[in-house]
Amino acid sequence: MEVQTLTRRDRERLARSRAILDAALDTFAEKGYEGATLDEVAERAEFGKGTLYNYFPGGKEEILFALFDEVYDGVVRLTDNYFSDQLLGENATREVFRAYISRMISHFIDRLPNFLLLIKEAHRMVFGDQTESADYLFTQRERVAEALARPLQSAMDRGEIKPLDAHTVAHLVMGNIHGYLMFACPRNGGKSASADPEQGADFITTILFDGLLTDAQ
Amino acid sequence: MEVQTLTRRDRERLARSRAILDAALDTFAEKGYEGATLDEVAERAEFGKGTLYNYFPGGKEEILFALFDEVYDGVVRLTDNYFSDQLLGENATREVFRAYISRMISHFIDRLPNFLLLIKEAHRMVFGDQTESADYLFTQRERVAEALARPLQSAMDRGEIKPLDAHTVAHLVMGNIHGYLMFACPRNGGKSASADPEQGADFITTILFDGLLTDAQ
DNA sequence: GCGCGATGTGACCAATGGGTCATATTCTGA
DNA sequence: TCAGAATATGACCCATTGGTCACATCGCGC
Repeated sequence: MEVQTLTRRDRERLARSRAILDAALDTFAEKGYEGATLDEVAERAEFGKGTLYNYFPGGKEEILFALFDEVYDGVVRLTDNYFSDQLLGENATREVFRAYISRMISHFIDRLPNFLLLIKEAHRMVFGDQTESADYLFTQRERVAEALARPLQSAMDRGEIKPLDAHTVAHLVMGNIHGYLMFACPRNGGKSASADPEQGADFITTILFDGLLTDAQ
Repeated sequence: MEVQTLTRRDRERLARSRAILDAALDTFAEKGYEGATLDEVAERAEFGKGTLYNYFPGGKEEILFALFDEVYDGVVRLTDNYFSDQLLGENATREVFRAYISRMISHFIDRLPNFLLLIKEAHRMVFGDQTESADYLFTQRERVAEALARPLQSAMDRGEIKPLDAHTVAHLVMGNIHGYLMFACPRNGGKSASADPEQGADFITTILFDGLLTDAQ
């Protein structure tokens, strides 16, 4: 619109790269990384198979890791943005995190292929035998955990939540979001658009923040 | 030792079947289902590849589902046994569940391949495009959730924990156990025997039962 | 329009691995 | 000891698929 920082060629190249990644994300999410074929990715992207290698010389694996980058970046960005907007300490801690959880659930419901990629492939590769990939995914998971650990630590410092290890708590919170999504939108039978972010966030927050024990305990 | 209900042939056949399943479990857990080859399974079991088909005519897939059966049976059995031994209502609810969580963590630490099979393959197939497999795994997950939902419902009926949906809470608890294990024994770098069941159970119980909010809230 | 570099393409290649089967070996009962 | 059943085996088959490349096409500058 305003300043053209990219030539037309660069823009088109970017758009084609985008189309390939989108096609690959859908395919990998549906069939799994091993079950997906480059032929199908190429077909969905409306390119010949050879073209994929012009954009991703590393082939199937390079495409997969490019997708991981984007998916994790999205989660880290959402987390960072959310908590930098919140004036921590001014709003009720419980509500701040409840709304965060709701946003995360919405984020993945709107991007189910992202979620499926994490469930199907990332979790498998973290425990895979290729140390390189395992390290990469471990690092990405840590990035997310760190982004969430900061506001948690802050709340702990203010004495609003129990002084546990913020990093571990962050992993637990992320795990609960994933767990809720796995539970709430199971069967890709198609009709599972029913998961309600608010309801899920309420449920998780009630347990994680208030505890299962009755108040009268 | 006492009554021979099985002939020698049947016992030996069972033992060979066992050897094949053990070899397959290790291989699948390490390489993943798709990444594992029947040649390697056969080699680890010290059989020729053809022999596998004498015991599992359905081939690779039949072996995988036989493993799923065993893994899920183990978890359901542990859960049922544990809660049938506990005189619910006589012991402190919090401690009963804390000890259960500790047992589950121990169970999987002692059987890491079982855990890896669930993480790597079950989670992938629940969302897979083969409805048959997805249904099967969904049902197995429900069995576990049901076994845990019963004592939870019982505690709710006694007013000891909040009256939420027991089934959903059961899924959440299972998810937290899995989440802790994923966090606590990452990198199969070999040195990860450090996860402490008691510590993990304390951590999970503190958050799930007492809540993150400080008591003075 | 012309020429050349950039880009697209799909037939092709080679490796892989699940599954089969003819043959060899072992076990059982008489 | 022997016949026949049960079992073990691994060479073989072939469908699949990631990756390659010679060639076709396109588009931009002149």
